[in-house]
Amino acid sequence: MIQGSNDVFEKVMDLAKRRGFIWPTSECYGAVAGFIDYGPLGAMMKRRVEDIWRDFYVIQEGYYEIECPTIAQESVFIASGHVKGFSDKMCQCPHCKEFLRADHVAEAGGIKNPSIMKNEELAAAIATCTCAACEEVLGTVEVFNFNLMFQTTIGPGSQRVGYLRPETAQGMFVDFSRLLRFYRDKLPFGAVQIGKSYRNEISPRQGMIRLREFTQAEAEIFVHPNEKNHHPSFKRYADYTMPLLTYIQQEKCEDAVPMSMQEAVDKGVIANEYLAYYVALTHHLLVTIGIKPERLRFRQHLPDERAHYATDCWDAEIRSERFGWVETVGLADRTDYDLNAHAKESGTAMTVFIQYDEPKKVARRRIIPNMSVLGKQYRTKAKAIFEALAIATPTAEGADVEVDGEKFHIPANLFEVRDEIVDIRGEEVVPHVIEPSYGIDRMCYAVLEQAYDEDTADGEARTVMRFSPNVAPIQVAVFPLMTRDELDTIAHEIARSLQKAGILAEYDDSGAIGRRYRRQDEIGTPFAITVDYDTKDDRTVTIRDRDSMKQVRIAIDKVPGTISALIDGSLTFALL
RNA sequence: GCAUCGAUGGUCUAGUGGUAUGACUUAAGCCUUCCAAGCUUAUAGCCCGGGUUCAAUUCCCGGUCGAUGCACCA
Repeated sequence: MIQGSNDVFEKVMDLAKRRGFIWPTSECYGAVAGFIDYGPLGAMMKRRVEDIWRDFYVIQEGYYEIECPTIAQESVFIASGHVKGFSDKMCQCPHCKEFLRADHVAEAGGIKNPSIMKNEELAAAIATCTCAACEEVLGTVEVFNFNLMFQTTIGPGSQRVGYLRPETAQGMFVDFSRLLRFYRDKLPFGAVQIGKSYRNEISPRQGMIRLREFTQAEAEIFVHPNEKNHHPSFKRYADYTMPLLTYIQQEKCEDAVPMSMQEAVDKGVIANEYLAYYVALTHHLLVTIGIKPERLRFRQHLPDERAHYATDCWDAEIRSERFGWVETVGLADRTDYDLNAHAKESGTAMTVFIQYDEPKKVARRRIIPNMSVLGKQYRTKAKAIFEALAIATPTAEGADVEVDGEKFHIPANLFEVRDEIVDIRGEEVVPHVIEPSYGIDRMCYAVLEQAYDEDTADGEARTVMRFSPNVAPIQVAVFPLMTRDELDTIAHEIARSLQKAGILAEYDDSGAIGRRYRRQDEIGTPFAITVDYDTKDDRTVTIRDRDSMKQVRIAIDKVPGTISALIDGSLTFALL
């Protein structure tokens, strides 16, 4: 079992570096904090995690993947609120040179509502406050905005500002109208995106947990606001049970309690069926990539922790040896906030026309003014009066309207009042958005950390990455027992047949067989095929299980099919 | 970003004001009939920049990265 669990992080990262999972970026020039390279095995493993994610969201849920640029023009992030809201007001202590959050300094100094102050006001207000680091009175300081978005310009000599996206989500929102057409104007529908996002973190630490460039897998699911409690497949996860840590429990410092999704929705613990469905699906997905259920919990955001637009938000947290509970997936009900914001900023409607079952008969009163008279009489003000008249409540004598503070009486003979019954066939609805947002790098870290194990084999320590077979970078190794007597030729043929079946198989004939097994154990290859002298007689080989180190003989022509089944989980080694 | 500590082949390490020790790994060969065996050989290293010095991997200053603490983490 794991010994000295305090330094599992170091052991895992050491192994990851040595064996080609994770490398510091551009190491020959000195690495840069907050950026990492995935080596050959890491990139393969990450790809497998992403492909499992695709299976869940694209194939099973039917939400197609799109791909938007990682750079977007400023308007996108003005609308999303990132230009304004994604920055911190900061100042530098003139005594100890420490950078401080200006609003935190103000709050500590008893100044109220620092967040609504302008920078100059805030600077003046905190002049009498003390620095949290050196405890000197600050005095004259400058307050500046530090935006967490990387900024760039688009085109040569251009003033046109662009930003590297801080989340992939906005791409799905700005494509809303196209997506709606693609899905033939019907709710619900969803779009997903797996890609890089960028945040210029002030001080990234913790290896691959907090990165400046990271991979997100996000789904934006557009739902009718009245239908959030009716997920069509909710039954599938209704009895799915997992530990939920509500904000109430957090305030009382209680532990997470197991609860089924049905119960969570019925008791109002999770806001609606849609959110609960994706909470369960997320749990399912994380367990599928090899996260241990006992290391998983779902934590509800505290009311003051929630983004201002989200009505409910849950984080999937994975317990790490080094970092404690790490937020790995965020599940939010973003309501109609984003679509409204982009509709307003872009001037494009972002609504769905929902047809009623039966057209509604609605009595409507129209006021039709006699413009030929009104126009001559009121000249430049005529248009404004016309607009005011349309919503006025006329009496038998006429209508009183107010334009720019000036009152006008319009006699009844200058307009006609028409009462009509019209058919209303439906209405424009701004969909709500349910957003599961996955941090792929954090998932990869959790997979690495939880796979790491040390055990003893024949009295010798063995390091083994116990990856779930579906995320292991190399899926099977093929060894000839000896490099002679045609054993190597047969082994090469087997490796080739596996590769033709789409399986990543690695052939190895160097050194003693035991060394080769150990080498594959350390990179988490779940199975190994060995060609021995019996193979020449009966066309069978041994298949060895990484975790138990047990071996079973199977016929050569069954190798690709058996390995495939073992990898996709439809067969387990114990059943061989 | 501030403070403290650290950085020697891929990994772990010895050591030094005159270019560096050992082990493991890796590669080639021999040997070997299933879990890091053995033998031979080979490859490979003093984080970067500046200063002091005849000479710096070593001493000094600055930087980068990493660990820890503080601050930060929409």
